[in-house]
Amino acid sequence: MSDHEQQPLPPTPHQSGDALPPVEQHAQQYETVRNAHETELIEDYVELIGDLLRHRGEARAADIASRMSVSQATVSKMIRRLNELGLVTSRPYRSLFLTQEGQQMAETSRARHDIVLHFLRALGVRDTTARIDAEGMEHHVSDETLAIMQRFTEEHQP
Amino acid sequence: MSDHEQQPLPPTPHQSGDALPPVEQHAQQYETVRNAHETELIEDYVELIGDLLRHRGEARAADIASRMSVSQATVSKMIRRLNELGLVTSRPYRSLFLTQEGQQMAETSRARHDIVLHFLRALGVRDTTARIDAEGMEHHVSDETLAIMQRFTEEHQP
DNA sequence: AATAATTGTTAGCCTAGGCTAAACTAATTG
DNA sequence: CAATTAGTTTAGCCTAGGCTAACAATTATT
Ligand SMILES: [Mn+2]
Ligand SMILES: [Mn+2]
Ligand SMILES: [Mn+2]
Ligand SMILES: [Mn+2]
Repeated sequence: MSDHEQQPLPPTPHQSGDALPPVEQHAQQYETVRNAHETELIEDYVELIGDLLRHRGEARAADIASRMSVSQATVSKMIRRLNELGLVTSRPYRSLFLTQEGQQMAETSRARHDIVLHFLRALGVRDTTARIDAEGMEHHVSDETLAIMQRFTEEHQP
Repeated sequence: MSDHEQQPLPPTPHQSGDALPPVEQHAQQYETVRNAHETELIEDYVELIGDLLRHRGEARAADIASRMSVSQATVSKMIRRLNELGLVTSRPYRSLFLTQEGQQMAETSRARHDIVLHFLRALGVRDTTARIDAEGMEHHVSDETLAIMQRFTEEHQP
């Protein structure tokens, strides 16, 4: 074996732009992301159900499965959860419906999603790409940033 | 029981801006997000280890735990995974190091993270908020959007 | 009406990513 | 140098979110 083991180097000073944030602030970043991940999928389901109801008049589990590209078993399990959370009502072989709370969440999520999508398009991102990016980004955009995005979009294409 | 059950309504025409995308495209959106989620945490770890090495000269498990606000057990388990993936080398009670592949990933992730962060600041988002949003957004920004963000930042603050 | 196709549910399996508690190792300090 | 403190690992538990396979119920076709 070699005699000289890998040694910690003296810190290279500001080779990249920013310094490390203070520990508490840094921790806050990751915590916020973890919290977003907890509600992300729920929001996507509720939002999609709302969209299907609005555009198609009904929201079937099979539609969700194909539009999300997951198995029907996965959707079935998730619907049970949404039910327990009081967000949807469902009966077998019937369309899903949103509860009051579910409708509220659907509207909020849809509004947020749209702001991010329209912002990306206003920035000059192609539609297909903008849709893909918005689907993930929407869950990680603060209200502050959202407001700025909205203003930007209004100013850059009326 | 009531006689009139909840009925699917005729689709309200374009009450919100956009129509539903075609099924395959829609599915692609969610698939891309799921894929991003698979690598997200790995990237955050590797990036953080790189940052700690660069700024502090060493990266200890305990630092990661406090900066990420997770338990040391969680970090220990993740380090084993990073090891198996060939991204880090570690010996008990010694600093972590990145393999070649790990360094590559750290640089790529850091560059992407910085572009998103600087873009948000250039947009007018406050620093603390920008850092929180960037931590989540970075994993959901396509190369196309990333390039546009970078250009925007260069043009809006030299 | 019988059969076929579609739709939905359930059971059981898997991985990722958290946690606590307990044990062990290393470093610090009285 | 002994004792305490700090760092690390392991074991075991949990939930979320995927999957397949088998079965059940509804709807569509002939
Ligand atoms: Mn959405
Ligand atoms: Mn989404
Ligand atoms: Mn990052
Ligand atoms: Mn991140």
